[in-house]
Amino acid sequence: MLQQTTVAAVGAYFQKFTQTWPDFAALAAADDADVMAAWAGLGYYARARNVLKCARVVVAEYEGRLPQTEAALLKLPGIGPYTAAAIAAIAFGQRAVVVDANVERVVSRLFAISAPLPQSKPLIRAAMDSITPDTQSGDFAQAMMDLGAGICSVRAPSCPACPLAFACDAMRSGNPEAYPAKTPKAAKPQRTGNAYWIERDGQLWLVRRADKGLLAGMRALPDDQWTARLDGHATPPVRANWHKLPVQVSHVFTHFSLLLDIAVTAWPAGADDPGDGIWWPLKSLDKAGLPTLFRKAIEAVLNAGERV
DNA sequence: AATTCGTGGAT
DNA sequence: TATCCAAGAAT
Repeated sequence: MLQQTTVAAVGAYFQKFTQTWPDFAALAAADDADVMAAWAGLGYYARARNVLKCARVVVAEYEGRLPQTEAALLKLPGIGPYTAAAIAAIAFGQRAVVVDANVERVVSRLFAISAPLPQSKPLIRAAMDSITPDTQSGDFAQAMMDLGAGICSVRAPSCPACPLAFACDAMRSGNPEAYPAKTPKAAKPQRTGNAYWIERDGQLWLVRRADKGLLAGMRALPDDQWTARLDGHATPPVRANWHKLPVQVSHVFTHFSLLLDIAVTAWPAGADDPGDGIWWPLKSLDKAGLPTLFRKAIEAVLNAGERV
């Protein structure tokens, strides 16, 4: 959960998740849809699929316990260089070089590494390796991460309070905020698309998104095939008496922004279902496990008042 | 190697 | 309001 996500954002999700599935065996036996729903709102949903896959591998191949070497951890789904090193060092007491975004910032300042990220990653890792102790490397890693989170902050670092100030080349340079340099990122394109509200007898028609791509595997409103690269084609998923609402939902993803229009229709009782999906009671939409974009869309529709 | 993956908080 | 950023990984 903590991959590219702040501790504050994770807290409540972690509590509920580990309470529902306290160990690998419990998680491995879970329904995929329940795990995805438990992740709804947290983002980067591939992580939910990966942790589920990981639990199943651990149960099937490792008798329900994580392997204890960094190399074996690295082979598991969703466990990359950072997570493998963190588990090996913190959970299993082995020496490992842990590099997260905090460490990248602290180390690039400590050594005044001027090459921009991400090209400087190997340099930073080598520098972290050179100062990682042979014992308690997990404690050292957590100290470095906390230093980055609380003292060596992105903007306005608290150098006078920093225990590493005596050795910090970036502070000595007078402008620690200049580190780490980063290659500029591309501008976000603005996309438009449509979502479709199909209502019948106090229920809303929800679909499941494709297994790959944006919001993969998540429950969702039907859409008009908008993507990060292309606007939606504005064609409803089924023939119906569509009614376009005078509301628009804006949402920002990592690499594009979306303006979403919403059309609503009342589905006749007795008619065939509008494709592949599920009727979900309006009263319990909060339990549907919808990503934030669709929670926003639903709120907009409900606030729009009369709709059918 | 460069892209593609969410979301909410801070500034 | 616009931008940056976070206990990164997979493809």
